This record gives sequence, C-alpha cells and structure tokens, in this order.
Amino acid sequence: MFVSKESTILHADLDAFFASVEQRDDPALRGRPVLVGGGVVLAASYEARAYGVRGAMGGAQARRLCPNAVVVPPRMSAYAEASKAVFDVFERTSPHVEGLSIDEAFLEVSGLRGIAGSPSDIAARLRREVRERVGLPITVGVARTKFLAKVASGVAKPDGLLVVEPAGEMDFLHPLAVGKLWGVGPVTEAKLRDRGMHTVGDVARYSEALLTSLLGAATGRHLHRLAHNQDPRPVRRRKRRGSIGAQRALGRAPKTADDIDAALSGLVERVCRRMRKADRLGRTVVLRLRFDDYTRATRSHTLAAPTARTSLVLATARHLLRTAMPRVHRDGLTLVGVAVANLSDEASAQLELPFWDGAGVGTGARAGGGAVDSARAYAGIDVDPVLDDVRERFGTEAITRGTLLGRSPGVAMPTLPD
DNA sequence: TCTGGGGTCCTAGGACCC
DNA sequence: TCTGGGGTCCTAGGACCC
Repeated sequence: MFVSKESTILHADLDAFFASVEQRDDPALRGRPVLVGGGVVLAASYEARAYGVRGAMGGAQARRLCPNAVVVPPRMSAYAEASKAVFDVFERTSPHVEGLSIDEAFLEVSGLRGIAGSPSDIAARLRREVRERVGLPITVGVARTKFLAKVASGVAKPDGLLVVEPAGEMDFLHPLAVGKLWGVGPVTEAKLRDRGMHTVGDVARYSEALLTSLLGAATGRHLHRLAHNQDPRPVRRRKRRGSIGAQRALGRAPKTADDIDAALSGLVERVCRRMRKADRLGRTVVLRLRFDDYTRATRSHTLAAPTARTSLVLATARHLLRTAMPRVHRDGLTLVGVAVANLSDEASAQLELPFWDGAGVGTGARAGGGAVDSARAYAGIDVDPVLDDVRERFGTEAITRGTLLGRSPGVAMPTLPD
C-alpha cells in the first residue's frame, strides 16, 4: 500500500511565558496586567498587552502605557523548570520534537494518526495536558510545513488552536504581511516595501533572482520559497548550542577602566562557570561592545585548543578589549559582552591540558615553542618535566599548540580557579 | 520608543595551503 | 618566474529570533 510521506507539524508556543508562570505561582497576579522585568519588559501578560505594552519595550514606556501594571523581577530558574515540564509533555506526545527556544517547539505528528488520532485531536490533547500538568496556557498551530504551523499559532494566540488545511494554504499565506515571513525583520521589510512588496502574495510575484540580488543569496532564496509555500525543512532534533555568552548593559554614565574590567571579569566568570557545568569547552573568545549611539562592534580571537578556564578566557578578553580601546574612548561604551564559541564536547576535551606541579598548563594563545620558551624565562620555572608529561599524555600536537602559564612565587600571573 | 540578555545564521575579505 | 583554482580557517559585521 502506498503511504503518504506528507508531514503534519505542530507548532506549540506558550503564551506570554514568563508572565504566565508568575500568574500561575501568585494568584494575586491573575487577571491583572503583569510585566516581568523592570528595565526592559521581558514578558507582558495579555492583560498588559491590551494597553499596548509589548515585549522588549522599555520599562518606563510600558509603565506609562499601563500605570496599574504589576512589575515583577524575573525568576529564570522557575521558567527553566516550567519549560522542562512542558517539554516533557512534548516528548510524550511525539518522538520528533524540535525545541526552538525556552517556550516553543515543533512536533512532527504525521506518523501518529493511526495511534493518537487526527492532528487536531493530538493538538487539543497536548494543550489540555500542558494546562493540567504544568498549569500554563499554550497555543498550537497545525499545518503541513513549519512556517505555516508557526504563523498559525501566531494567529491563534492566546490560548488557541488553529489548523491550516492543505486546501486552504494559499488563501492563508498570500494575504499575510511580509513581516510575518520568518527571517524578515525591520531592515528586510523596509527593502521589500521600497519595491512595493507588502504581502507574501506580492513577494511571490517576484523572481528568485531579484530577491537574491536585493537581499543576498540565502535570504532571497529562503523568502522566495516561503512565498511559494515551499518549506521542506523537516522537524529534527537541535544540535547542541554553538556558543555560550553573557553580557551586561553599563548605562550611559562615564566609567573608568576599572569599572569596565570588573564587568568583564564578572561576565567571563559567569560564562566559564556555565561552560564547565555543561561540560563544554570553546576555542573562540568573542568580545561584544555597544556604544553610546547603539552601534556595535565585536572582536574575536581563536585559541589553539578549546578551554573553559576562567584565567585564559579572561586574559584573552582583556587583550581583545585593549585592541578596541580607541573606539571605546571615542564613542563611549554602554554594553560589554563575552561569548565563547566554537564549542566542542568531550571528543576534543582531551586537549584541555592539566595542571602540573605548580605550573599551570593552559591551552591556547598563538603559541608555539616560542611561547613556551618565553613562559619558561618569565616564570623562572623548570617546564621540561611538564612538557614531557604533557607530551606523553597528549602527544606532540597538543604540546606544540599549547601555551604555558607559569605560576611561581613573585610572578604575577592570573589565578587559575578549580 | 530609546532599547536587556540570550542566541543563530549569513556574508565577505584575507591568510594560508595544495 | 609567473600563473591558476579550490578549499579551509579566521575575523568582523549585520540581520534576525525569542
């Protein structure tokens, strides 16, 4: 018998997630406008949205729009816990779950028709289970493609369910504003508008060649396909994340070099702790800066071997910051961020070199024999036994690519934690 | 309306190697 | 001595998403 390979995809998206968790945990907040986060609104309950408040809005503006809103500080661990409980329901619903963020996922359910009922039955049951087991409202969109399922859940919000039937796809798709297309933000939307494209149907009338010349190869091709209802992307498990970072806004007040360095140290420490907790190492240190006029800059450096060592990441970040100091002095720094990218897991974790007898053996920096020699002279320590030991354990490749950080009395070197 | 914190992907140029 | 093409890695910036 011929079996259709046509897929049916659910897009499940929690409603006003952070705000809903707060209302769930504090009955006094139910039915009232709730804002999570004071400086910038991380989430606004639907009661607050009725006043025009949106996520990512400045806190002052949000309170102007909705003076009787209750503002609560974010409780990230509570949200992480709720997210995990919701994803447990997802996993019970389908073996094919692709998480998109802390509060949304795609589920492939086409293989389940005979077992679990129609897609809309499955979606309705999923919503009920999330409500009963976790106590949160969730909206589900159902369609043959990821894109349509995601748009459908957006239309059905809050606390809704919308199925886009195959026969109705074009009628659903073409009147949509271009801004609804996945990957179209303010910049791309303006470019499309300048060409007279306001709806998805408008985009569909243009050639792929024109769209790619206007927007670049990847974006042009992507939009052309979506506008013609071609979205073959399958639901698949996510790869592990590719970077871990932290950042902090500094405000506009003038700050000293010590202020900046203190912020940088705190960020590096947070990032490295998270990396070690997740059992991951990274090779590329990225420094992110934002200036008074909201322009941004990044500086990055790739180490010879992956690490999660605070001292090494911090030394690298400081070096990157020094290279950016002219710009910092000229334009005024308002945000500093550090990320470690190029993450690897256990396979390459062996390259993380060990401590050895009073000498810290770190990985990274542009190192060869020269760096080893200068570290030896600088620290005044006997590194030959260290080299032998490392060579024996990790092979010559590791040692020629490593840098030695000496630690001996009277020599100022970064402290090496854990 | 002046903007937080966490990410992803794409582009383009230069260095370097074969 | 001069010439090519292809591939990978690194850096920086930009757009976008939740």
